[in-house]
Amino acid sequence: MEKRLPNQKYQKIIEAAIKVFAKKGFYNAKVSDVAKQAEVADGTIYLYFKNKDDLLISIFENSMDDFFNQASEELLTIPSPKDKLKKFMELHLKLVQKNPKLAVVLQLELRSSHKFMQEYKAEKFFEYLRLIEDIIIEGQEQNVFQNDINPQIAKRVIFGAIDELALEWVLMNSKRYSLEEAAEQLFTIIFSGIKHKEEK
Amino acid sequence: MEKRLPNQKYQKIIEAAIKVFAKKGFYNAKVSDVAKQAEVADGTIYLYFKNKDDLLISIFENSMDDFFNQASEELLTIPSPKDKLKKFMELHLKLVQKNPKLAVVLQLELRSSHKFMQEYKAEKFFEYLRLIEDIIIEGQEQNVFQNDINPQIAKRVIFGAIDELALEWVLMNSKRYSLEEAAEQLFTIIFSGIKHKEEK
Amino acid sequence: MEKRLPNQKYQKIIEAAIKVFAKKGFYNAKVSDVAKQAEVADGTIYLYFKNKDDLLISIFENSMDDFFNQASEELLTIPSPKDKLKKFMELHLKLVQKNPKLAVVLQLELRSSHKFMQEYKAEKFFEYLRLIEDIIIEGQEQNVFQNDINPQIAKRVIFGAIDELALEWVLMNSKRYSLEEAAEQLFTIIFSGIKHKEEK
Amino acid sequence: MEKRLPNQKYQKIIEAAIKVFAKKGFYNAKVSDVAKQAEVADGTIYLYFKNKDDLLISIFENSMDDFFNQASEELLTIPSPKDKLKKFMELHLKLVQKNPKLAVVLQLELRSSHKFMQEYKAEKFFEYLRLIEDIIIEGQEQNVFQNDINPQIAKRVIFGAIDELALEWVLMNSKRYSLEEAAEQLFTIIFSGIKHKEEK
DNA sequence: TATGAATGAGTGTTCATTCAT
DNA sequence: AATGAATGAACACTCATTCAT
Repeated sequence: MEKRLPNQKYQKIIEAAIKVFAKKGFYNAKVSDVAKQAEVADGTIYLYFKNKDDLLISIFENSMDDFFNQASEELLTIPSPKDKLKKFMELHLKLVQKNPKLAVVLQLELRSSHKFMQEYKAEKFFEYLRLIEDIIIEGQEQNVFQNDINPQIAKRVIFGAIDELALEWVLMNSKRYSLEEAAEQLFTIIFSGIKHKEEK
Repeated sequence: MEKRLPNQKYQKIIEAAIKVFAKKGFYNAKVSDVAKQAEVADGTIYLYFKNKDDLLISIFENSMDDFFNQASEELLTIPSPKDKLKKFMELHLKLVQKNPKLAVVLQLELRSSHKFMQEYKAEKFFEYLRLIEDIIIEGQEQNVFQNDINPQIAKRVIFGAIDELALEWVLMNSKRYSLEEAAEQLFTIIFSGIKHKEEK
Repeated sequence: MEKRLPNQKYQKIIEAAIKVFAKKGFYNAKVSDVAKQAEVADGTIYLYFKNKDDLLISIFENSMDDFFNQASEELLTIPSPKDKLKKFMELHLKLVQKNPKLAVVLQLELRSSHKFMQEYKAEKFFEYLRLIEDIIIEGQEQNVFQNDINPQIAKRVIFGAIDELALEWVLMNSKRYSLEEAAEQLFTIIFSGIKHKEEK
Repeated sequence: MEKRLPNQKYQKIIEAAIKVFAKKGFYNAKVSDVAKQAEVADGTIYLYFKNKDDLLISIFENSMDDFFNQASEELLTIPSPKDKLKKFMELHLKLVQKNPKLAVVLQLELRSSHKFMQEYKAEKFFEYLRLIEDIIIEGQEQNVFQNDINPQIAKRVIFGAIDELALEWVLMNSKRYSLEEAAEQLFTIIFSGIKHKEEK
């Protein structure tokens, strides 16, 4: 049951699961579908994952780890909270662009997995939110962001907005706008608001 | 199979389904759980709903209709797009406050129902989004909202933000902040942005 | 539960049941299908029949009664056993021609109804067979039929042959031959055999 | 789903199904009854058969194949059409004697399976009938059988007679006569008819 | 490690039957 | 008598998981 991460088959199964879950949905996907996609026997999956739920959780944890590794590195070098926030949005959306199927799984399937939302405490998700929170607090300390903004609420607003844009882009096959434009607009709205500049 | 809407049992089953789906999740809930909760026989459910999926879809359509009825009415009387937007946010969040279980079902269970997202075209959801879009466009025409904001993107940003706040509030049992505060903050962020007022 | 035979609805239901059972098969037909075909409510059927099985048994008994009534009358007037046998075959096949759906039900559905073959003793069916047996015995007594023919076996041979011809004719929509020709040939085979006349 | 014929479990399930269907009837038999009889798990049946109907169809096809194999071989060595016909009758009845439960299933259950009679074209059954037809035609060509006998009708007469005798023998537990006697009598009737030899 | 045949618990759905009206 | 909404027992079939090889 030990997850030897740098294992060929482990990765193959994870990738197969992302593909299958994205296509059919977690509950409608069969373990044997994943096995077939991964070109392994059904039983092999249970050598690497405790059960079907564990497969979903592992997808989440793996991808969050990847995101943290990349995000921490890239954000560290940026001094300005404003630029950091922008970068953060871009990072998330680029990831979605790079792996849309993963995005679908994380956004649609994971959330309705009650095992995930309730039993498993989703610590990694809170870590993710804390990244946003930290940027906001830093910005407030530097008088770049409004002080009467509640960072608890703001981080959810920002996360919700990114998440929804990503979901639409993925499901609509990005016909309406590019993710670059989305990131640009998103940042503008969150940073400056939608109010007209001359408005008193 | 015709859904006689003003039917006692139909409503009873819908309400039972919301409760059960919210608690156990759509896929983990048994039809017989819903029947027990509604105090009807298993078979009775199939007199009013085609199948388990139809139950979920009906919950969605019913609640969207309710929302539209209330929202259209309340928004009509408000002249200012700015106030309209604020009102819209409050309406959504108040609904969530009034029926948190429904909110859970709509946000978590419905989205992962592939039947819903793919086959059924979610027209009612797009109508919902159009409400936001119309407010934004109206605001831009009146020079209250920025003209370089893309309404397509903005409506998703706003919806995503509302949705996420609502979800957190429901799942966290509203320990951190009131929905009134959330609505206030949300509007501020979207309207004025998070940037510090003195910032050049 | 009393079967008031000369009842309008009773007959309507019987006829509807024949139609529906012939089309869908007894086990695949729903009581509600029969009700719809008979233009009565589902529950009404249970005012005239104990249950679904009883409906099938009643079809059988009714039609056998009809056959007996007609057969006894027509056969009585015929003195020659040879002519009687021929007449008997014609009577059966004509009935099939007149009501093919009934024939299908009696031949296909009834037989696999274990309730019918085992619990209910099919007395009426044995009566039917006895009609044939009586003709054979009478023929043997008059030295018209061979004496070393076992009437027990012969009656089954004759019944089986009639039955099979009838079934083919009904299922094949009588494309190959007329029932008149079938009756003619059947009688020839049974009476004279298939052997060549000159054969020693 | 491929039927690996020489498979232990496949055969075990087929035999169990024959036993169970013969006893309870196809529609009243549960798949789990068959599983229990076959000493396998319910699900195992679905590894070898598409569904319950397929089980019935497979019983039919298997047994017809067996019959053809045996019949072709035995009939080939017989030169006289008369003897061939006699042999054919004996073969059929011996098979019934050897496996009465199978006979019950094929005669009672299969026929009322509408799937079988309508969708599935029962090709194997027509092949069976053709065996009889060929014997008759051959007999006519050799002036052993009457030429004015219609082979289409005669084959049905013969099949119906054999079938009915077999069914009675199986259901009555052969109290009245042996199958050997039945075969003898049947052949006599079909070949020579029941008419008295001296009859003019 | 890897396999995949076998398992059997679990459930959506059907439909004969009932009974209040 | 007639209705048809309601019932709930029954069952075919699925599929996550196991384990002998």
